[in-house]
Amino acid sequence: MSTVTIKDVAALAGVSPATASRVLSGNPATSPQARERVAAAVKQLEFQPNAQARSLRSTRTDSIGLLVSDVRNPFFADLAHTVEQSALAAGYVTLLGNANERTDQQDRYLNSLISRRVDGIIVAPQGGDSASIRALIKRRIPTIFVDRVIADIDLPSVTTNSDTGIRQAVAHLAERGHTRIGYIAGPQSISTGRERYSAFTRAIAATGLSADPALIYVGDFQAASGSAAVHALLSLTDAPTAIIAADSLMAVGAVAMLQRLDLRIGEDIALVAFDDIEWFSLLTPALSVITHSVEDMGRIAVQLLLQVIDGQHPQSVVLPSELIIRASSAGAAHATLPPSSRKN
Amino acid sequence: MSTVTIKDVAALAGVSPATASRVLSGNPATSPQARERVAAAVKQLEFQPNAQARSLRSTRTDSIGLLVSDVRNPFFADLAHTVEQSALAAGYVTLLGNANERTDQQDRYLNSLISRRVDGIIVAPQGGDSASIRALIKRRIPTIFVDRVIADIDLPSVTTNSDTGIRQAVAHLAERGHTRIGYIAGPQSISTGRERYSAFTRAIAATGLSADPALIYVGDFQAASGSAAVHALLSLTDAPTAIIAADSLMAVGAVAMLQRLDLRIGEDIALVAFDDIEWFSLLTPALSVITHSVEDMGRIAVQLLLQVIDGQHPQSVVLPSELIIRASSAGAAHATLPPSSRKN
DNA sequence: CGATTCCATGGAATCGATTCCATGAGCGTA
DNA sequence: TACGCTCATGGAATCGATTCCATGGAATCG
Repeated sequence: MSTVTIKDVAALAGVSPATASRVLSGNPATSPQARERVAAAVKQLEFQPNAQARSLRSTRTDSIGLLVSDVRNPFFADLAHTVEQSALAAGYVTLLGNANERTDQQDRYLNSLISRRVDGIIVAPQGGDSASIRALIKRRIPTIFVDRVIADIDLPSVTTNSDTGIRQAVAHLAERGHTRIGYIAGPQSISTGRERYSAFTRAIAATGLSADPALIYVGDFQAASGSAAVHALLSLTDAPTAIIAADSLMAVGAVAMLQRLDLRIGEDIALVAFDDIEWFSLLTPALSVITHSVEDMGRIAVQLLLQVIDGQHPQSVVLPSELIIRASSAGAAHATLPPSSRKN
Repeated sequence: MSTVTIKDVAALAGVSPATASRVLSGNPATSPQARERVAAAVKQLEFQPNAQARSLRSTRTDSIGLLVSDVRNPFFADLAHTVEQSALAAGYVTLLGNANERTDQQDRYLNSLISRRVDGIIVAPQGGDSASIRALIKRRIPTIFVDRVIADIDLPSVTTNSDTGIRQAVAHLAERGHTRIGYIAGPQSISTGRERYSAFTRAIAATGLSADPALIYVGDFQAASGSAAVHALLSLTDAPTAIIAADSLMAVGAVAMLQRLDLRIGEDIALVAFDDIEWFSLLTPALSVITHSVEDMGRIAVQLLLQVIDGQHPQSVVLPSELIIRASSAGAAHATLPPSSRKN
C-alpha cells in the first residue's frame, strides 16, 4: 500500500525521523531550516501520522469517549452535539457510543473505549451498578457522569436539579385549579427517574394536592410507555386533570395517545413535559415544559473532564431547571372524561 | 500505572506472549490447556488488550467512521443509530463525526479518521468537491456515500430516488385543485438538493402546473430558512396555495412561520415535507410527508462498506420514496391570503 | 522401525511514531 | 586558547501486540 511513514518524510527532508517527529509535534528544539524542509516533505507526500503508533508511545490519544443512552432521543442528540463541539475546540475528537438503553451495549462500548485508550470518558450511565464502570475507576481513567449518576460511585458529574422546575410546574397546575395531577415517571433504576419522582412527591406534599398512588405511572423513558401511561391514568374512576411526563419521549407518547382519545390538550387535560425540545412549541397547543440547558450541560461536562485529565479534582455541578408555561397547561381545570365515554 | 500487558498474562499463564496472543485471537493452533490457562490469567488480571498496539501490527482496527452533516437533524440521528447497530452486529465499532454542515469540520474529521486508520468510512458528504474526500480515494480507504453523493467522484452509494415521491406529491396536490405549488429547495451545492429540485420541476412540467420561478425558494436545509421561505412565498402577489419542503428541518421552520402568520395548515394552505419524522404525525394537522426508509439506508450502507472492505466492488443502491397523505394536504385548494392582510 | 508430516510453542522481528541519551558544532567568557 | 554552556541533531530503545520462522515432540505412514 502507499503508506507514507515518518521515515519517508525524514528521508525526503534529509533529516532523521527524530527531527521530523520533533518538527511535527512543535518541539522548540528545531531549526527553522529543518522545520521548513519537513513541512515541505509532509505536504508533498501528503503524510498523515499513524495515530495508533503515536499514541502507543505517547499514551495520549487526543480523543474522548461519550456514551449516551439513545442518540435518537433529541436531548442526547443535542448533548452529543455540544460535547463534540466543545471537545473539538479543545483539540479532542469525540467517539460517540450509543448504549441503546441497554446495559450490555453500554459495557461493550466502555470496553471498546478502554481498549482504544481514550483520554477520558463522559457517560450518561445506564441503570444500576456496572462492572465496566467500576473498571474505569480501577484503571483511573478520567470519567465524568452527565445527566445521570450512579448512586454509590463517586465521580464528578453534571446534573440537573429538577426540584425547582417540578415544584414550579406543580404550583402552576395547582393555581389553575388542578387537584389530581398524574405523573409519568421514569425508571427507578435511573437516577433522573428517581430524582424527578421524589421531587414530584415532595412538591405534591408541599402543595397539599392528592397523593393518590394510583396517579403515578412508572414508564421507561420511551415513547410507548407514555402512551400506555395516559391510557392507564385516564381509565381511573377518578382520573387526573393534568399530567406531568418525566421526559420528552414519554411526553411524545402521551400526546399521541391523547390525540387518539380525542382529548383536547390544554382544555380537557393539561400536560407538562420535562425537557424542552425545539418543536414542542409547534404542537397545537404548544407544550409547557420544564427546561434545562443542554448546552451548559455538555460544555461543563467537557470542562470538568479536561480538569480531571489535567489531574485536578473538580466539584460536581448541578444546573437549574425552570418551568416554561405554554398553552398546554394554561387553561383552568375541569373534570376529565374517561376515554371510554368519549370514543372507543 | 496499572497497565496490564499481554506479557503479564503470558507470565501468569506460564506461556509465551506469542501463545497468549494466539489464544486471544482465536488461532486454532493452540492446545486446550494453553487456552484454559490464558483465559484464567486474562480474567484474573482483567486484561484489556491495547487496541493501538494491536492495530499497529495487524493494520485492522475493527472500527468504521460515519460522517454526518448534523446529528441534531433527526434524519441523521436515526441514520447514525441504524449504522451503528448494523456495524456492531458485524463486530465493528462506529466512530461518529459531525460535520456540522461545514466543509472545514468535515475535512478535520476525515483526516482524524484517516489517522485512526479506520477500516472504512461512510459519509454523507458536505457540499462540493473536497480535498480530503479525494485523499480517501488516493489512499484506497473503503468509502461509501450515503444519502448524498459528490457528482464526479465515483464511489458506491446508497441514495433515495426522490422522483417517485415528489411526483406523487405534486399529482396529489394537483388533484386537490392546487395550481401554484411553492417549493422550498435545499442548497444546490448538495446532491439531494439538486436532485429533489429537478424532480420537482419535472413533476410540475408533467402535470402542467405553474412553473413560475418565483415559486421556488432556495434554502439551506436548516429550520430558519424554512421560515424565511414561507414568508417570502406568501408575500408574492400571486402566492402559492401549497408548499413542498425539501427536508424535515425546513418543514419545521415552515410550520413555525405558518403558525406565526395564523394560517391554518391543511385549510388555508397545504404543506408536504420530505423526510418522515416520528412526531410529524402529532402536529395538528398531521403533516403529509414523502418518506424513505432510514433503516434500509443505514443497513445497506454498512453492508456495502463491508463488501468494499472485503475487496469487492458492489453496485450503488437507490431506495424508493413514497408519499404519505395526512391532514396537512388533504383539503381542497383555495386562494391563500397574503400574511399582511391577516396579521402583523 | 525409520522417515515424514503435523502441530503447539517460543524467540525475535515488526508495525510507526516518540523520546531518551549522546554527540558535536557554535559561541561566549575567563 | 581553553573551558563550559546551549542547542539542534541522529541513533537506538521503546510502547504492546501480532506474526514469521525455527524447533522439537508426537503422530502417521510405508
